[in-house]
Amino acid sequence: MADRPRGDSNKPITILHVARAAGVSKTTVSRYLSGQYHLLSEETRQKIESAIAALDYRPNQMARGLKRGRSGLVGMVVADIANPFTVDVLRGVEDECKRCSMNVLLCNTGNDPEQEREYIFMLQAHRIDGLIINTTGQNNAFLKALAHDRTPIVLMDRKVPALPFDTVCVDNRQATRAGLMHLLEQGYRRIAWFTEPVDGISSRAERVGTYRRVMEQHTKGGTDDVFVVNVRVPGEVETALATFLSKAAGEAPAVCCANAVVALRVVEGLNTLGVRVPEDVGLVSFDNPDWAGLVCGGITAIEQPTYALGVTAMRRVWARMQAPQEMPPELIELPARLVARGSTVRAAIRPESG
Amino acid sequence: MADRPRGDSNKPITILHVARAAGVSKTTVSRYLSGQYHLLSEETRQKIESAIAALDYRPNQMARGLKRGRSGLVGMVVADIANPFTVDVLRGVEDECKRCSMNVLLCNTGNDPEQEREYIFMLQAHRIDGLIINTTGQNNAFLKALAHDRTPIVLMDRKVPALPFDTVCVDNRQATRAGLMHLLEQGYRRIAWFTEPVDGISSRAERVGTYRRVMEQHTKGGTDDVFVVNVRVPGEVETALATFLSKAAGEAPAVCCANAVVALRVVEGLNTLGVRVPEDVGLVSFDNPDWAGLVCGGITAIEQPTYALGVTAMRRVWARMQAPQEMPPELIELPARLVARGSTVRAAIRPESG
DNA sequence: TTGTACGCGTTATCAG
DNA sequence: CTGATAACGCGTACAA
Repeated sequence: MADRPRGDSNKPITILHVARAAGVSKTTVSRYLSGQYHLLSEETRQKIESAIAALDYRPNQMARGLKRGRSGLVGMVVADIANPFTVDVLRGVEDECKRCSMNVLLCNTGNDPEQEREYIFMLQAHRIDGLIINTTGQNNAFLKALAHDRTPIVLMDRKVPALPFDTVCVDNRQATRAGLMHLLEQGYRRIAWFTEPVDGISSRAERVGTYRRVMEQHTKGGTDDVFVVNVRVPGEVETALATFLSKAAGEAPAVCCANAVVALRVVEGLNTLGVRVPEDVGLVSFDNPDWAGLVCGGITAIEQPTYALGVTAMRRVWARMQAPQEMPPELIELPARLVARGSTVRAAIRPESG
Repeated sequence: MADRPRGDSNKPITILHVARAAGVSKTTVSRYLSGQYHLLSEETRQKIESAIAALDYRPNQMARGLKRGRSGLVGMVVADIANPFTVDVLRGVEDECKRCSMNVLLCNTGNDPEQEREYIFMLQAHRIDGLIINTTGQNNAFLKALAHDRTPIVLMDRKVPALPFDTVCVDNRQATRAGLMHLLEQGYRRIAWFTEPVDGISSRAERVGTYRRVMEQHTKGGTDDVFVVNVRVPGEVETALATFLSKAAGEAPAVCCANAVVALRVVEGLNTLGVRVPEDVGLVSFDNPDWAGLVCGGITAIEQPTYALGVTAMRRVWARMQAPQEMPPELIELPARLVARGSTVRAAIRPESG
């Protein structure tokens, strides 16, 4: 790897310089760059190869993209990059992008529709070849316009019925049911659902909905212990927990958290209140963050196939890029996996309490 | 926001369509797009504005970039996106990018020099206007070549003396010293340093180095309890912990972790071994992950100014983009903040043990 | 197997 | 204030 093989002229190296250096035309070099080796003599190929190496030439993607009508860029618009769920999906997307020689343009909206709109605007300007989006659901017209340009769009984690796009997410009904059934099997009877405001976000809605349905089937009173909390307001989670626990005292209570962000606050709250897990209350959470094993004797987790979600979403984008013919939009729901840990081991505490 | 204001022709809208619709030349439209309003009559401005809105026109960044010689893209090459430290820095970079109307091209190398090289190659092809990199340090020639194209490069978190680039990182000496002095003040006497392999990574090296220096000054024996662990090998951390704790029994031991990834495993290991914090051992960690407050009575943390690192790095890139004249490369070290929590409260346990 | 010539969509230069 | 025209770097008919 020579340090600075090119001359000291500060002019960027173009395909023309390579052509001259190799003693061929730029067309020939272009063919080499596109991998059309069958159109080149071995000798020519060699000459071009060394010329490129000697000049340290990099094809200009902007020029390339302008001409070919493809940027090589995929937009990834996420609601909250601080959420480990998002990061894991992103890893999947990125790894899959490598295989297609694509790059990821990352946009974090913070769940703000206006931010989202601005980002979509910029991504359109960059002529992204595909978009994977965790949308607020407030910019459907923008998204439809993008799709009209034949840009493949995949909704991730959040469904929007109004949009005719591929959607990749976890099977929220199966996942939620798995967590709740586990709690019931462990002997917990009064189960609360802690969630952030639903706000039309499909994953949150589906989870609460399933919670209600399962609880209706499996408990007598049909109690509806849904607690909607704003995790950024200090004390809100504690208040909710206290309310629930006083109502549910003696009824074998458990808490189910709709995601890891909520779970973090719930564990904090339980610590603050001096409530023990699983002795005083059972605990299950969606997502399986790296710290889940460290607290409450290990939190029983409903683990989403995050990485696979990312890979799948990107594959979908890629597939549509290759095959522009009309494929009907597809809903892909991946199964979750229950990771049982100490936070739901009610049996183990029976001897002490009974 | 009309749904599809353009005609049904699938041709992309260009500046020419806008020009025609507004009854002006494309030059004039281009002026509007660049915000050179002082060169436009109010009437013309209005006409262009409505034409753009009516046609739902998006300027093509590839064409724009090709002509102007700037892509509007910043490369962000990170060693490990799964590390919350990285994510927080990224957030800072991205937020700062918004202010400059730039976008982030994200590349996760997994600490693999070859991956890094491939990514740098792709970024060069996209003609990124700047690069923020958490480098393995194995691709210096590539980076120098990029810099020769006058692309601003900022090293983040990891210094490379061989490279004449701006560098933004935490003040590792101050930070490490703060953590250790806190432990000493709390009465801990035998302090171990748990780190991932140094591997020429400056931040890791500076931290261990400072550890050695501080320990030399403040302890008699000059014991050198550095434990290098591979966090991906199960049991390695446990073994190291057991070794240390048996050697240090009765000497008021404490463990200091070089980052949150190590801390996670250390907490796991201590749980496995049945060692209590802070009763049996004190604990301090670099980084302040969201779960730090949940375990060991709260882990005392050496909090890095992650978000600020990202903002600062991007500002630096932007500054160099505006002012191409030679500025000498600068080293910017931001201070860390010690967040004292329960994991180092040795005083509180005195009454019980003494 | 190789080269010529044109256009992708935009901005810069220059002339009005 | 406005417009014609030439690039920017590359891919691709088409011709040789």
